Amino acid sequence: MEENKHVTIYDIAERLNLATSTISRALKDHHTISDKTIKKVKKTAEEMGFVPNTLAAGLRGNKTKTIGVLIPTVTQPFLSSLISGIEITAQKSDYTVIIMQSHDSYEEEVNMAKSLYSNRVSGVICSLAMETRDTAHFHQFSNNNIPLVFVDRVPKDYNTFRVVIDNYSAGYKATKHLIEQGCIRIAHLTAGSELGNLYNERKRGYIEALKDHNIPVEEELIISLNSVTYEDGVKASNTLFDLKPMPDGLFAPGDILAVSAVQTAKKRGIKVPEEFKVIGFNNDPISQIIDPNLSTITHPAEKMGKAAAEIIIKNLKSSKNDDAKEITFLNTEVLARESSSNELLKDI
Amino acid sequence: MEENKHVTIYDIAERLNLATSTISRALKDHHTISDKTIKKVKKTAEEMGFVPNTLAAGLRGNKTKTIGVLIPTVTQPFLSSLISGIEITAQKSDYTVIIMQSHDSYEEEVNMAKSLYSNRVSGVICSLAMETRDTAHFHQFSNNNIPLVFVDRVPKDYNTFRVVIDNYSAGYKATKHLIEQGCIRIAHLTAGSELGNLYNERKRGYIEALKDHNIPVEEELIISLNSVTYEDGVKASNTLFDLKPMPDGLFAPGDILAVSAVQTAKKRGIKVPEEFKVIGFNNDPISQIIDPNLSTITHPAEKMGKAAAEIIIKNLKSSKNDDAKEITFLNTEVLARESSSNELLKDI
DNA sequence: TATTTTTACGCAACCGATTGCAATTGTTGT
DNA sequence: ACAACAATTGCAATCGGTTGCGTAAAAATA
Repeated sequence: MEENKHVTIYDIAERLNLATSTISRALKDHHTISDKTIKKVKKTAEEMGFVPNTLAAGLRGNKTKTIGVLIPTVTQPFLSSLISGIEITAQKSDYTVIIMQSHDSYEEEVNMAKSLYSNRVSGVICSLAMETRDTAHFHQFSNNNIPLVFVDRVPKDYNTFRVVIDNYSAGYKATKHLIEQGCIRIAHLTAGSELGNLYNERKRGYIEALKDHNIPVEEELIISLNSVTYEDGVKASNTLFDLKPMPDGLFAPGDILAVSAVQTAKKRGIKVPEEFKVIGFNNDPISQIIDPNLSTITHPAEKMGKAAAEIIIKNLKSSKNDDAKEITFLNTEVLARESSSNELLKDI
Repeated sequence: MEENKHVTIYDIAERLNLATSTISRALKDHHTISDKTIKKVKKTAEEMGFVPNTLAAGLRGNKTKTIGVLIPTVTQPFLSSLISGIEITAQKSDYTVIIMQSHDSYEEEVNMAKSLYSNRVSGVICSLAMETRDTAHFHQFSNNNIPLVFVDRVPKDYNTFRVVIDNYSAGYKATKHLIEQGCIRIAHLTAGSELGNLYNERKRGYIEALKDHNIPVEEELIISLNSVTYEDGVKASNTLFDLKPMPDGLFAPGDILAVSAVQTAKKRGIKVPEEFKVIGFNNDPISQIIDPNLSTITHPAEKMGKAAAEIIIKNLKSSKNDDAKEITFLNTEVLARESSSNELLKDI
């Protein structure tokens, strides 16, 4: 048992007095191999503890049954759910998933893209880093017919598959919900990003909703953040609460920000939702834990992951170089919970 | 640009009228190659868009500079921080990390272990699935001299590297903290798991702390959960709150459980920490967001990840088959926050 | 029984980088 | 000018499956 060398098909071939080609075929139920031989080979392989060397197979066939996932981080609930969805689908078709984190750094994204290519992944699913401004590092995939799917934070000028939600309409829905709950002075947080324009889209929805309901768009109510963090959220919230008159609602394009606003409000003695209603985005786990429960917009992370993986696998099967790189839009919904409710007012 | 074939060292060799061996050596600054040639080769490689084929190198050298990480899920804050630590260290030494999730299923763990082996990872870092009762599927690594490091949820009878915290002493510290805050009837939640004995250890610390302070250990205050989820936490909390006399403190071996207890208490009008003090475990992000802030035990996830990766890399470098598989213990601390404070009592 | 068709399996090249050893060129000493 | 040696580069095998093509044996058909 000590210092075993890997068992190869050569070892099996020798033991059974067969050619390696026969072993190889038998192991994958090739039709030209007799059932008797297949059984014999499989049994012996099992006995000898044979484990196929993926590298050899991948090198020869130039395909690895591996999906590379390149995302900013695995710690965000949305992204870990995305991974979950990818994995579930991948596993069904016997694909391996390899995950790399760009940490929202352009440089790292470039390196990891090269690394994925170097590892000859069969397909790539990517959500862009915040920093990323150009996408040249993805050409290596496109040029070599390796299916590439962008998810959520996607470039708008790249001819490849995309799986997204309609951020504009989600922003519109969120804002409209607040209006319907009686808000007339609704604030909004946003963040700048050229390529992943999802915050801009949400903001566009926010503005349109206001306009459609004849509510003036006030610049002081729209705060642009450097980073979507709890700390920046607190800062922005305080700025908002210092305004007079104070806003009576907030559409935060992320639950972390929404939570920071709720907490800040509480600290300042501002009652949520009575004096200040909040709706977030993503339906992160925390939205159900915080008090009051956070109204939010669903973001179908797992579904998006599944969809992206399915696109890759389907594309790999048909292997026809379709030029039709469709964009998949998934649905979002308003999840009305306590933080935006006007029911409480009646009770009191 | 259409339908490029991968550029190989053969292409470079042909272009420069050199042998592939020269190219290969030049690309990694081999001392037998002249500076002039090295420069020329690197320049041409760059121009031609050469990306080394990891598969070929891995196949030939039977090593891949890849660390396989096999964990229950990426969605738990502790585990995603662990990954983060692993990646930071791995990247410094130019290792690639491939992550697989067992979803706490034994069967999946077995499959993914095989998959990692099949991919010829250079080393493996694993935190066991809840379900796992035997570790035979890790022999393939041990037998083939592939460094294996268990982290956090580790088997106790496996001669390999382990990176853990001292769960016993952490449990002791947590309980002692509550006692010092004035609690005299401290409840505890726990979960069963044969291999990953960390909950048992924490419980052992809890019991010892009580004994050392002459507090009777009451069975009704110790609730064993099937799963460490918010829902099960709520159920258990309600059971505890129905007791008379009610416990005045809780040591929950996880922040999710602690949060569920806090929320349940609030719902029932029980004041935290005045009537009921809580300390959790892990220092998850939510512990700082919930109101009142949650006292907890730090769990140095990122450090553990770094330590584990360092062990792998160091071991791979020296490549001497040390039989000394040390266990690394990392430190934990009590993080006293609002949920266990007795300061508030004085204020009121 | 002779011939065609199936069935089952073997041969050998191939994927791309690595590396021990041989070969070539250049340099130094006498 | 020539041996001795160092500096460079080339040759060819190797890692372990995969696959097109060829062939022998068994079965079907004439």
